[in-house]
Amino acid sequence: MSLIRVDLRSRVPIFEQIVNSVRDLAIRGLMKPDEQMPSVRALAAELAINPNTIQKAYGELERQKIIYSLAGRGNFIASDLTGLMDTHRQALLHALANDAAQAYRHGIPVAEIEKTVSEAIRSANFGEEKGND
Amino acid sequence: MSLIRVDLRSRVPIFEQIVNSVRDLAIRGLMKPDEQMPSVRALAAELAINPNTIQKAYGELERQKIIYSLAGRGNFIASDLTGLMDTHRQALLHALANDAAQAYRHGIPVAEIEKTVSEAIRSANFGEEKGND
DNA sequence: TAACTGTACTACAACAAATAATACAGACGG
DNA sequence: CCGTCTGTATTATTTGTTGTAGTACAGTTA
Repeated sequence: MSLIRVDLRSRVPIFEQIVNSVRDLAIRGLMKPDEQMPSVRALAAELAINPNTIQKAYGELERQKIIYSLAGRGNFIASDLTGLMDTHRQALLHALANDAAQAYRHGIPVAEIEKTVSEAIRSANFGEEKGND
Repeated sequence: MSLIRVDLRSRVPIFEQIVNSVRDLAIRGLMKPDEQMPSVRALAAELAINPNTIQKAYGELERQKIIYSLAGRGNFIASDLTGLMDTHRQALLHALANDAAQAYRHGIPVAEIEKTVSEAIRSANFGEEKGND
């Protein structure tokens, strides 16, 4: 059973949910480089959706170099995810800067902005305290 | 000419773009309480889209209490926007906390997170230095 | 050879968004 | 009162995207 999940009621297309889900799993290290993906037909059966939808998602993941495919063998997580990790790191910092700037422009005091950030970090710390490997 | 803009190529529905645009203008103070909105037909003509789409957007804005309508007179920005402002303030802080926590979990050092925030605030300062009223 | 794997293609169904065309009622100014 | 603006409501139609269905073909592996 794979970690990939979709919400049929969401207005985000299913194939895109799969793309986002796999990207997220790769970034979080829950799917390792060169690890084999579920086959198109197997994942389609598990999620109870059409194989073509999975194929579309895998095609997009390959285009984004998050997975690679070997004809007749299967699809695999990319061997080198450093580019993906760097992009994600940049995106995170960009979003953070954006939110901070917007909060400031909205008149929220700098002290409150900084307090929000430090408390969020403290909470994140508790959440990750244990349970790795 | 109104400040409301839409992007026909976006995958966000037009009526929703209008809702978001008006909400944003109200939050940023570019549309004042009790200010009259462009009429359904006038805005439809200006944006070159169907009046029904505008009507749908205005209906949703009224449902969200961002505007009110007077039969035969027109649509107007709500007199009291404090609820909207509070909600927005909360949403901003929530997004900020979320991004900070995610950055931390991703392994970005606390120092870098804090530096990103303070520099974003400094930049926002320059952008708002003058030009009010 | 059989049973997997990925890939490609066409046709069709389903749904949401947007359009089109009306119709009706309140407000306002002459 | 009349004409014209305003919002509101209704129904039908078109359009585009998403997803489904079915089929076919090629590479890999045992």
